[in-house]
Amino acid sequence: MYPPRTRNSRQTPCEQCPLRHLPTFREFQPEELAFVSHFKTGELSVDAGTTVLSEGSHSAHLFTVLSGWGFRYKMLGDGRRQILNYIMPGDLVGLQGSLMGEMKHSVEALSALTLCVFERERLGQVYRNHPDLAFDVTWIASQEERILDEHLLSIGRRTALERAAYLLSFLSQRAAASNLFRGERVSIPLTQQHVADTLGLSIVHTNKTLKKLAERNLIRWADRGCDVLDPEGLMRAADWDGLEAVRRPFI
Amino acid sequence: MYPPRTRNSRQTPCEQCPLRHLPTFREFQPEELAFVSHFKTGELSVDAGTTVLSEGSHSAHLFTVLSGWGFRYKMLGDGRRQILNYIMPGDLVGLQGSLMGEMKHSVEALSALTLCVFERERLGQVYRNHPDLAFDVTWIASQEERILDEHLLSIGRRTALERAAYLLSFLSQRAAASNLFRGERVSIPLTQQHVADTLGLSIVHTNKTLKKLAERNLIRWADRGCDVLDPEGLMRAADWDGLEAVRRPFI
DNA sequence: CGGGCCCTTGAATTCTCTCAAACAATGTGG
DNA sequence: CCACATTGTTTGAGAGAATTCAAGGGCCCG
Repeated sequence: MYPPRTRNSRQTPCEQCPLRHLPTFREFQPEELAFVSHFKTGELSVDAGTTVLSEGSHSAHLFTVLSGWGFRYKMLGDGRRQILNYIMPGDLVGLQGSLMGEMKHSVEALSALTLCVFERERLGQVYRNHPDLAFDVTWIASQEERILDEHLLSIGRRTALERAAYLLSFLSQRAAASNLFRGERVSIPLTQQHVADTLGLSIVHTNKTLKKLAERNLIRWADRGCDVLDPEGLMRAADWDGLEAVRRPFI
Repeated sequence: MYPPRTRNSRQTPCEQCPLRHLPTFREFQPEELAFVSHFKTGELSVDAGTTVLSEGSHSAHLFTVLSGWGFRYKMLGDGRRQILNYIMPGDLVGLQGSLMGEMKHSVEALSALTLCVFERERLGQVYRNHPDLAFDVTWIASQEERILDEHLLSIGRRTALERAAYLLSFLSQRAAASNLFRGERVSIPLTQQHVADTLGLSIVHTNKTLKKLAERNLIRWADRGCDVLDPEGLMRAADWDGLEAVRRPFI
């Protein structure tokens, strides 16, 4: 299932996890850290473009993103694709599949992506022995739900321009929280096709919409990605309040 | 906050919960039942049209729907409304607010609605003392996420006709699972405005789209609701596989 | 140099929205 | 019982938004 350039061995011990000290994430208790470290069975690194999980499959694993970007998506029978959300460092991936068996969406790497691998079998131990971590898992699922709510509002009721403004603002805020900036630039290797498939628009119209945002000096589109020139202007254009600045749990 | 015709006293003991024996829901262990019964602090009954929870509020409660219908929605500053999902018997309501404080969406009753009330404070006990129930809470959150994924695909990538077919099919399947049919008819007091706000369409276009579905003999729209004439035809029209027939947990 | 991928642009077509009006069903007060 | 208001549905027409089709340009890489 995984392509050539894939490794699957333990590399970064949780004790040295580079994400642990980011202000976005909560602190671990030493005992929790020990458990998570035990829970982790390895790492998976894949190249950009790799499908990490696919709709219809029954994965035995649960992942946390250690580095890189990816996205979750679903497709219709004739190939129409909807990107549901983006994944970035600290995000839990594959929980739906672990809880309910079959994956109902796919996950693809947008950049080189490294994932911490957990056995879904051991998820029960989390609930039995680590109620605080179990609570965190629920928190994370609930947070994802919130974000999907906002996406749904966006696609259903925002205009094309508002939608694009919302998406770019959302991505740049998430990127900032995950420390994924390269200077002013959100370093997502995102094509306009990805943007289109997230916004529910055609690629042609997406292009024209991004151009309008650029004309208003809110963003600058450059080869596979964009600079956010005016973060507050984007939020205003989208009528969006932004992400809450809370320290979120991660596993 | 709650309007006149509202009662807030303990009425149905969990031991006699009418939902417990529906084939849709899993069985409780006696000890779980005892805990849930203790966890429940009362009931809330409201009339159709009542706002049960509102965006921006900090509710101290968590609810399970005992009877009736409702919906979750979000609004933009200028009044545009997006219905996110519908709630019906057995559904957990207000989890996001309980976990994260502020509600980011509102909940409104579509029919007379009765909710079992739980104190959010006691949610911690679930995690500390009832890992199986805690697991169920996560399962439920994850299931909601799945449904939102499908809604997102629908609004983003399905045509107006497909979207309407999906929604009506989805609602009738959920209604069937919750035993909410009145003969062949889905007894949701749903207006075309609700349909429009769910599909992300204008009410005029929604009306024309529903008419097309009716011309194809898939549905018949009648005063505040519709008959599903051809359930499989609807699913085919939407390119949708339907809900899984699993016994789901409820609390 | 050619091929592939991504971005850009114009034009015609299709979809969807707004505006406007009318109708049916229901409920209320006189 | 009727007049009237309210709510929900239906329809037509014109305006606006978004799609498809088509083609060209830039860039990187083998």
